[in-house]
Amino acid sequence: MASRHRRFKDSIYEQFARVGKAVSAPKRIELLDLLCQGPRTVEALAGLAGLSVANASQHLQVLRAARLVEAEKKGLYVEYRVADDEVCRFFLAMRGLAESRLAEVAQVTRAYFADRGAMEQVEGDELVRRVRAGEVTVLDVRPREEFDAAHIPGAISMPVAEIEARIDELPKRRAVVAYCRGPYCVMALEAVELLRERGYAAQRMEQGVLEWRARGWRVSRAKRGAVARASDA
Amino acid sequence: MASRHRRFKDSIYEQFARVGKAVSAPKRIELLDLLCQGPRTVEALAGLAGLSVANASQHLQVLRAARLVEAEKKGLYVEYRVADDEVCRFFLAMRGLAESRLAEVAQVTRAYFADRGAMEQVEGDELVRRVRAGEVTVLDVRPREEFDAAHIPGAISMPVAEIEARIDELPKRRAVVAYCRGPYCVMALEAVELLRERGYAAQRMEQGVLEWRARGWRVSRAKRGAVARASDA
DNA sequence: GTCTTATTCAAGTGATCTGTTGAATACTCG
DNA sequence: CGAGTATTCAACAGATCACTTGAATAAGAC
Repeated sequence: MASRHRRFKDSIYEQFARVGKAVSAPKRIELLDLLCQGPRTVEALAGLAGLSVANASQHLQVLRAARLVEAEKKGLYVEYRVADDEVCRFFLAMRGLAESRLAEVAQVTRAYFADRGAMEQVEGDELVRRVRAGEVTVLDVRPREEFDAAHIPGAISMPVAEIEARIDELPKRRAVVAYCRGPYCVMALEAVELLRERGYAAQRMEQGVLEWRARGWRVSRAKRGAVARASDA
Repeated sequence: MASRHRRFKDSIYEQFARVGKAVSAPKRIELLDLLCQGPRTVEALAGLAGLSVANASQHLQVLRAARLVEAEKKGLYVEYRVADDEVCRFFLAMRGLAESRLAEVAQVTRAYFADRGAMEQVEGDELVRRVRAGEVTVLDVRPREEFDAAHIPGAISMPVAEIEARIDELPKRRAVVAYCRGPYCVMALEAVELLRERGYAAQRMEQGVLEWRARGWRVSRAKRGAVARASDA
């Protein structure tokens, strides 16, 4: 009867470990991070994470076996999405733990950002306040699908590749704040560089949509039709 | 230069995966769970988790390499402890995710508890209210070291093995609420069975110290001397 | 100094995991 | 129906992992 107790414990912790195993491979974490930005097809995810399609598919099936993501067949494509908001919160918790416990995270990040000449680190909270107050032009520089899935209210979708062509849409007199997927994403950095070259007062906001929502703030979504159109682009 | 970006991403996710890898083995999660109850020696942890000492030591070193736990040499023993409260919060987040996403958790638990004749499931919040209001006698039935490390304010330490001998310390007229390590621990169940046989109105509270603290409520700790005494018992 | 005890180390085994490759499946479109 | 495409499956190589065993280390006790 004591061994029955052991078996119970073993099966409980085995279940918990399903979640742990799912996030024990770097590439799966990357996929999960991407999926927290919005639903994606296998091919898109494979491209973004630098994986072969077959490999990405396998990783996604591991995540699905742990019920962290769901797959839905959409015509010729299979769209994967995070199974629940709680999964994103868990991802943030894990990332936060890694940030606070593993000095290597800050070290690697600082090294990379310094090499790119981006040592700014403005007072982040003041930036967020200005964004919330609507005092600045807010640019969402992620791919349009991700903007459609969720974006900061009032933000304009302008993927990095489009900035050059569409820069005239932005009033010169207003400061611009660009954001992307979060603190480890550099798309907003590129955007800021470009905007500054053109004479704009531009700054990068570290927070992405995920961090925004984690604070309990509302996000906007595109209309249904727009999402559908975006996902087969 | 694009590959430089890839290398940066890879090293960031590799860091995040250190945390994931640490919690990808069931036995390591069990050790982490135990450590969230309080500091322990290698031998004690090995015994509680059903591991050989050498194996437990190896798992603990993996957890330490991920900076989730810390080791401190105390004379002949090595005491392991959780490196930070954030680690406990992360453990709770992972457990919560497993509970909400994996039906197997509830299923396995229900099966085991039903077999033990414990299908009660009283209104948990009402029980917690009565505990907070001091309306009941609260019994901490975990090993004394864990009580010393942290316990619910007002609780009496009475490990399951001691209950028979010390049952007279409990006033018969007052209802008794027993708790242990949390929802998957059965020590409080055994205590409740024993107490009911002796004519007490006894109930099990699912929440343990960890869940109590997660709600932002205070816990009590034993004096320094008492902790030291307990850890070499 | 020698004995005892807690912990760690080192080496080995079987299992599991990641990523590759090429074929199979399932769906759309003409 | 047949062609084309996105995804999955199956089989494999190499690496890593969990656990065991027996020896080594380090501290306290006599």
